[in-house]
Amino acid sequence: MCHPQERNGPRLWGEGAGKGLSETDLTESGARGRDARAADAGRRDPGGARRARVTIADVAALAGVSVGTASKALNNRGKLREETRARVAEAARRLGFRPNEMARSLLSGRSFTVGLLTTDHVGRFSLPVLLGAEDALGAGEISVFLCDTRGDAIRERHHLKALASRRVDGLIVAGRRTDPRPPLRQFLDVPVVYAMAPSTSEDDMSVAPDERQGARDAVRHLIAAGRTRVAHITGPARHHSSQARADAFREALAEAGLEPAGGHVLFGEWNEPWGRQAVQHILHAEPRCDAVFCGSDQIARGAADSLRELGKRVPEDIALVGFDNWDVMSTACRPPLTTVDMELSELGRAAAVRLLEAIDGQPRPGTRYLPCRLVIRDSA
Amino acid sequence: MCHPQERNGPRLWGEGAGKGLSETDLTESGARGRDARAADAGRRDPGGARRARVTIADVAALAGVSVGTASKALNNRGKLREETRARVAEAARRLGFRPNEMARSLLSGRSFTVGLLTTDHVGRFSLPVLLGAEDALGAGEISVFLCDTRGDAIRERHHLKALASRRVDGLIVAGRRTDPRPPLRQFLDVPVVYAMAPSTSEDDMSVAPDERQGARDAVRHLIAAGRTRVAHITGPARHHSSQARADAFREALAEAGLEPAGGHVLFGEWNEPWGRQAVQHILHAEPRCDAVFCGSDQIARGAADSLRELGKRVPEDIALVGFDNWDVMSTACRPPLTTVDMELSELGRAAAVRLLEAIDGQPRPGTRYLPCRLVIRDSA
DNA sequence: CAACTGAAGGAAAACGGTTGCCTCCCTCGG
DNA sequence: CCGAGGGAGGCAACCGTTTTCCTTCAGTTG
Repeated sequence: MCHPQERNGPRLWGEGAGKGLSETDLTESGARGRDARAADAGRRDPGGARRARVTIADVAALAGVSVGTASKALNNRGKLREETRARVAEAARRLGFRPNEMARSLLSGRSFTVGLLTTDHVGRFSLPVLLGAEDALGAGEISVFLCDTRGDAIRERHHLKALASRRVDGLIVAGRRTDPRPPLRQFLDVPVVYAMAPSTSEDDMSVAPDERQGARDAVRHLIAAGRTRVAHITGPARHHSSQARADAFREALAEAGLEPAGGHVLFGEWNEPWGRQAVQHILHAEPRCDAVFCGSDQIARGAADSLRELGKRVPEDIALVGFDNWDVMSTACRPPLTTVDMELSELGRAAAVRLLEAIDGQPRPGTRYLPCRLVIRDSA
Repeated sequence: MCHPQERNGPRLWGEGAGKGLSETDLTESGARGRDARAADAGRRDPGGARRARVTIADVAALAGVSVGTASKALNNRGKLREETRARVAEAARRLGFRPNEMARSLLSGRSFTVGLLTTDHVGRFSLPVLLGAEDALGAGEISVFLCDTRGDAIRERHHLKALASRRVDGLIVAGRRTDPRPPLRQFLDVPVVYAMAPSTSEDDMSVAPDERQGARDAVRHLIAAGRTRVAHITGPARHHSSQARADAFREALAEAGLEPAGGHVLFGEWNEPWGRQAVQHILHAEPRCDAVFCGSDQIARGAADSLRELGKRVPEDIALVGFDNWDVMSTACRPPLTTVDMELSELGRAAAVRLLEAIDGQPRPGTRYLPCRLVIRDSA
């Protein structure tokens, strides 16, 4: 708004202190030379990388004010003349000053960092969650420590200790699967949000995809299209995802007065060979089967390949729905797959939001289920 | 100005088998803050959140020594009686003391953190690099800030500022492709290592996969198996990867006195439809073709599907080699693919090692190419 | 001219560690 | 009895900020 017409300014600033200070002086090593201790003490500097970070003292000197005043000027605190604020701001700009976040944290008690911990493995499912969380946190000026445990308890312990030392303000624990998991032992006293794999304790905060709703929508879609003999091929029976989706499958069928084609759900693996194999089972058990809901896009793709080879047309003869919306499968499939998207980035974002609330002192315990979205393509 | 916020579905790295994670006891410290000092020391505590982190002063008080002595005891410095050291150690253990890493950094001038910056997008290729780097750095007690730019210059700038404020000791810049990239504007004065996408400046430190060697090995493998009419299907001609692999393909053939089957390399897309389509081209142009080297596993898989549908047997009639060793493609392919692995985790690890060296003052500028490994399965 | 009032900005105490230097105090040799 | 020497541990400075209080000074009032 008001620009004091200080065009010639710089040289005139600071009476003694700032005299002769130029940008190069500061960026090289001049600014710190006043301290003899630095020369002989630690700060070893063998490789020539000049560590001469500019501090607020440099800014203050160049602006000809005290450190405290410089701080106030930069943070819009205290009572200062507008002209002074501008002078400090200009000095900071010229020196490329960035406040040392660690020093501020020391004082404020908050580090504005959080940890992102994977319990088993960063993979296809946890990565989008991590990235969604990272995005939401970054927007809030919070930086993120990435900790990949690779499913190793030693690594997990190592990372938790490191995070405690770094005084993170919170922690997001992301799983690869949706099976509920026992809570982390309360080791660092900061809020924790479990993403993807919810904590078994309702006292914790968790976010997970609503797989039931996703599966239900998929099956309803098939029924709405007039399919009446719908089969379900899915992953291992021990996985929570398999069970949740299978339950919803049965419920949605029952809702319409239908029975699973072939009599029961086929549990197996998440991969293509199982999809190929299971399709043959089904066509044998129920030749009139007109739709297959698959627990994963990989299974669905295997099924599609097998159906094509058996001379069945998709979707004309048999409709096919997958799960995951993993583009490399669902779009490469022939025909492109109708499938359920768990919106994992949103999941990560939601986890971040809940964590921020908790850090702000408004925790909302319990598990929250986020909606899945049916993506309609050509297979159903 | 316009932010292409299109988050299209994840195209991610496949997952391997995960080991079971056993939850172990992470806290041996039952005690926190039962120390009288914390109570009377003025520790203002507005608004509930009890910030009673245990500090070295608490440890010192409990052990009955001064703060300086406590520090020496815990760090094995100075001259102290063994009994004193033990007493301090015991006090620290009982209180669950973890030194505040930010406070130490302030003094040491090193933060023991590095930034991991993606320039375009975290995906199938950059993720293993990031994780490899994270692993190597974590072992060196260095924590990692994850910064995903999503290919957005605004986000990149934002992250670089944040990293500067956090005083990272170094930076790893990971790309999604291997096309050389202009160096980052020297904006924070710490060592930078470019991984995957090398910097165009030889003054910078870069690590990249030796795609030429990988492609050469693949082609030599085909030739050694007696194949003489070898075609090459690969990605877009504008991609560095396509060019490097195609060059090596031509060289390896020439070495053996052979010509590319069909006369020239087929540039197209990295995906399956292109693989399917290109195979038909090739068989038309050179019906006696007996091997195809594909620039990616996706292309190879498309090629395999197409060949099967055309009645050609792999590898009997036509041998097939892919590139990337992307397990979800290479093992689901029928038959399983012989392919080139770029060893991206190793790449990340190597980047981390070079960064650590540079931080230690021993930078080794230039681009280093890491070997690729031919993985032999059934298709060639 | 003295006292009062704000405005502007300086001095110093935190924050939580580390470390160089100093001071005790004990032992030993002369 | 005196001084040297060394072991053990305390003191205080320091890292880079923020924030609270204090000082200074100009302007105003009686």
